[in-house]
Amino acid sequence: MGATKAEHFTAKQNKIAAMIKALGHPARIAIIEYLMKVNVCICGDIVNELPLSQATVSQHLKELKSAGLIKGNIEGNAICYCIDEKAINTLSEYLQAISQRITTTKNCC
Amino acid sequence: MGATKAEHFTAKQNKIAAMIKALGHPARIAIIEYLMKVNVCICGDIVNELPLSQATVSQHLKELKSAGLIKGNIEGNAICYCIDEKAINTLSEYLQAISQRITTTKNCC
DNA sequence: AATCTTTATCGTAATATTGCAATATACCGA
DNA sequence: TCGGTATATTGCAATATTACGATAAAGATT
Repeated sequence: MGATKAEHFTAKQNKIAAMIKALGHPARIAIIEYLMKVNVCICGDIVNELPLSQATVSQHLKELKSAGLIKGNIEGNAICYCIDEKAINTLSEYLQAISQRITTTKNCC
Repeated sequence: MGATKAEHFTAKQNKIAAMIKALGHPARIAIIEYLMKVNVCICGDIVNELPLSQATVSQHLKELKSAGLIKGNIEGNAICYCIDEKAINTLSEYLQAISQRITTTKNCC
């Protein structure tokens, strides 16, 4: 035991959970917020922005990328990262749907 | 090593990351979706809805609760769970803010 | 009181994540 | 070509998560 029993859930549930999980770490939140703040694709200086080693940052970027939350374009020597608009929209809409549904018909608690 | 270096990030980043992390598991997504679907506070049958043992479900509920995503009221013998509207709204608004910001001024990629 | 039902907790095994130093890879400019 | 810069990968230790059986706790029912 110990591994998540993904086979018991729907593909959509697993997909959404994977995207959300990728966001669920302060370092990765900080990366996303930085990319949002600078508002352009950023080549290079993400490592300098974070209080973590280069290896660790690289790993976090890899996770964000494999979850589809960011994109990385090779730009000569450096790599240019930016937020994947579509992915963030998917998450945003998912949460909005829940939010709206519970707001319109709350019953107790 | 191994533990998240929470002290290097802002309180807000840690808080948001914790809430998002709590959602980042298919079982917990399934719990939230079920609570949303039935649209009322549910006493009792969450365990029967999930393909996991009672102990495991109880643990997932505990995590959702300690992250503030759900509320649980003791109702005699059983416990009545429902989604915490405020928490979901917080997450929803957080993602919407990112979404809007990157949509209005995308530059490359 | 004895038992049933519902939920929580403990203990434990399996697995995953986090973080970093060291190293590798790959493009760049001199 | 050689060194410099940027990023990725590997290997490892520390820690966290996931899952479940067993058991506990507490109200409900008989």
